[in-house]
Amino acid sequence: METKPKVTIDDVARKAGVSKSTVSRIINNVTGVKPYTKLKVNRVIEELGFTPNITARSLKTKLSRQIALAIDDIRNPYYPELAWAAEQVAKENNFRLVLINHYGNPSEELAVIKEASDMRVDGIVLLSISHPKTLTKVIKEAAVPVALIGNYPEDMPADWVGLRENEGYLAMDHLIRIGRRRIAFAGNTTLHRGDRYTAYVQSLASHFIDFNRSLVYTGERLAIDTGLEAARYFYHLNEKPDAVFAANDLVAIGVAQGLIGLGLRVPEDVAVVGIDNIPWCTLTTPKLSSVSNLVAEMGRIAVEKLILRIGEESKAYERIVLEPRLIVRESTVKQM
Amino acid sequence: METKPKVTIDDVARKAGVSKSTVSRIINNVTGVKPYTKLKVNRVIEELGFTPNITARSLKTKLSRQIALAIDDIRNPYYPELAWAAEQVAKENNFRLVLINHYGNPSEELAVIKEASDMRVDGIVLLSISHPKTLTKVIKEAAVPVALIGNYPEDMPADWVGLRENEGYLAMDHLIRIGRRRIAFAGNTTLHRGDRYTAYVQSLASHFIDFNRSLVYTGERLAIDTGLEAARYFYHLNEKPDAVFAANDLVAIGVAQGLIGLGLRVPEDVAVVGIDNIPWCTLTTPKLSSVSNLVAEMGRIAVEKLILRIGEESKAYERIVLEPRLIVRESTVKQM
DNA sequence: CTGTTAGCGCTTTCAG
DNA sequence: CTGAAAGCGCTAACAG
Repeated sequence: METKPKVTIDDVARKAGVSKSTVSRIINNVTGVKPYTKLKVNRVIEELGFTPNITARSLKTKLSRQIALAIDDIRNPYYPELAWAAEQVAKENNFRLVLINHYGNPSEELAVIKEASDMRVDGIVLLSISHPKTLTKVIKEAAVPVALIGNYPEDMPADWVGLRENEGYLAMDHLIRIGRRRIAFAGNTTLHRGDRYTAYVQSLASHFIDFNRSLVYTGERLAIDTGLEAARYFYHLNEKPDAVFAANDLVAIGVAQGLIGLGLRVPEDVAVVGIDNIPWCTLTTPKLSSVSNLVAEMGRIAVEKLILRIGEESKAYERIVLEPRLIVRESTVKQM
Repeated sequence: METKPKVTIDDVARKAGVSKSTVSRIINNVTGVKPYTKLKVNRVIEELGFTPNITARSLKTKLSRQIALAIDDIRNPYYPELAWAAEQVAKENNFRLVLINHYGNPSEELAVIKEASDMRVDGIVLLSISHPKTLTKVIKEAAVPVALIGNYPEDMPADWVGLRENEGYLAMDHLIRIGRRRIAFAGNTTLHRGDRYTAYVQSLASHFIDFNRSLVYTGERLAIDTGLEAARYFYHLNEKPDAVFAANDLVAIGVAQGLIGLGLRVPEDVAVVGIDNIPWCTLTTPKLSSVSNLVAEMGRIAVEKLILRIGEESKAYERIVLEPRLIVRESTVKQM
């Protein structure tokens, strides 16, 4: 590649008739430069199209103004949102984002942290799948600070931002509060997200609503067709539910669309709520009520904390536990 | 941040009793080092946990082994797949991927290209939305090579990989070939992807099948509920279609699920095909036949071309036009 | 307010 | 086969 002959700080200095220190001061906004000199140099910079060589600067300052975002797989549906938010904050603070997929491979993940030692990135935002113990060790050995996304032990040597796991209760509370009593569950009762089912059962109990086995529809995958099947199932019950709590949005969308297809009205006849607040929630008719897991928020906060830590010296690690947020849309409450 | 005292090439040299040139030769696999020396030095490297400072190396070699992926918005559904593929190839070649969203903002996009001049990245993979003329100018001024994804003019000063726009014909050919004649269209007839509707009309014509206005269902958004509505519409026709060509996969999924909900069999009664081959195609029952737009393939190729160009000196620019690929699954052909 | 000077950690001729 | 020395482009004392 016939690289354009790069213009350096020396070129600018020479042409402007000053020393390179002066130029350096100007491009770094160091106070105490005579306005006239500044003007003169800036003109030359403009003229020559000079832009500082960040690599050289990094070598000196030991800061690359790059941070890594290490996640298991960007194709995972939540991550684009997260990556986006992270990049926003990074950009606002003049940092760049390097994307690293570690594929849920612990050794790969740990390698990523070590790699950072070679001074390419100033910090790492990590969604870890490693054992906290191993992770702790590697973080301690790392040359740069790490900010974690997810729920971790209290004593992690890193800032982290996680999420309280009460999404299910939020969704159920909402349905009960709007007066529904025959609330059905659609989804998986055993998956690692089975705690959503637990939330279903416990919410009923704490509101003295009888649990009714026939109102539970279990599907394998938490996808749209499971929701559609659930809708068909609920529709043919003698006593139809007046609300459905779906284990995630995909199922909820299937349920809502399925019920509508069968002639019921949502939310009038049946209210439907999902969990995750995926972008599609606003693309369906009616728009889906859901519980946001604040993935963008977590990305944003993690980067903010990381950048703070890169800047300042040591201070106590922060753990931030976000509260999932219920977002009421048309599938549970008729909008005016 | 109390950075661990970094061990440098000098530390290794001193401890191993050799010069740093020798260490440099060893870590760069330069031939002509006495095996014994090599062994000795490698042991010290291991012992000290030395890893070369890439920033310093970059300053010298003028290569950062980083490439930028500049897209408009990672949250766009195709990009994660693309970003993933790009990162794969990058990693295989020992490059890192820096993610940059330019938000379909031409000036931002062009700024990205210029920024690369500051030597942080060795090349850029770009999904451009700028005018080819402006783009050409900026690319020519850029200090690093650019590889483009999408369809561009022949005379672009960059390698590019695009896609032939015959997805619609592929889908229609398939339906006709499996013997369907009452083929319906579901989607948008005017959108910028309206050429899919054109493909529908022209395919019918070239196979001497009469066009039937009542077999066209037009919805605003290319989303699932449009498909569900279309299904209801088709279901209530006196003469139902025996196949549906949907403008994209979301609509196709809606159509298929809707028809099944109404009691029809897919593909026996109605074959359904979509376009885009989104991951969900394999998550529905039946699995959806679709036309892949090879987004991962494009990401892969773009990075490959870019890396080749970073390595070698000038050579003729390549334009690669990929053929969309029909992927037959259960929604059009009954699987054994 | 500005210039001189000494590196940051590495690669790379050029000698030996 | 190995070492000495120069320098990539920049920043940051330290003098003046």
